[in-house]
Amino acid sequence: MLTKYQQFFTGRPTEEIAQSLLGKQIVYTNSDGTKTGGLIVETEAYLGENDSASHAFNGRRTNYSESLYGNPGNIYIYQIRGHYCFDVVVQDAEEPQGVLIRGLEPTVNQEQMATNRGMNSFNVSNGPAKLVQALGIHSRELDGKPLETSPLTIDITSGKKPREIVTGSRIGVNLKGKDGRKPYRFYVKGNPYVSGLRKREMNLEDYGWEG
DNA sequence: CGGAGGATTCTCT
DNA sequence: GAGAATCCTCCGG
Repeated sequence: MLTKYQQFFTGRPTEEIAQSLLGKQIVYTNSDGTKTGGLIVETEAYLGENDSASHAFNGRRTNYSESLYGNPGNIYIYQIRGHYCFDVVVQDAEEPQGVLIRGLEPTVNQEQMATNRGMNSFNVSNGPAKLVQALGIHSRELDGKPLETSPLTIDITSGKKPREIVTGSRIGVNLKGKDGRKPYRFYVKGNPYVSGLRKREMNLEDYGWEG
């Protein structure tokens, strides 16, 4: 039996879930009670066993990526080249799919996030490993835990709406793979916290939100 | 400003 | 021992 919260992360295509997460707020409560957080501005969909870029491609299932086979709305934290990244697990336990969070517009305790990163430009959280570090996460402690009841949360009941969503191919995946160029990357057009954005592509007026 | 190359840490084969 | 859903610095123009 799934909670209402978990149902947000299943029952529709992962690409759709990835887009619906744009504008939702992440809040992390550190062990000392300090909060950090921001609005999701960039996501990528990973479609599991049939997706050549997925950690679960061809049914690959290891102890390390076991969390992908968990309940929708769970946390998957993995390390790549010495950096931690954060996925939301979607679909059900038989479908090891996930949404990678790649960009965050700081809204909660921005000073602390800049301190965590040792810088204060858009580089604070315009990348999957950067935003995890900015939030103050530096272990896999929360890997496999449900967002709904962990110190790392996503508020799915409020948030902002992107004026326009840009779709493109995923970053950092093997382009020679079968799905290397599939359009599974989504971001808020113009938002300066999107990874790898050219300066002329940034909208410094309203960051690309509706209203 | 943009591209290239090196640093870095862990896991599985 | 290779390879990975990355980041940063250092160059050249």
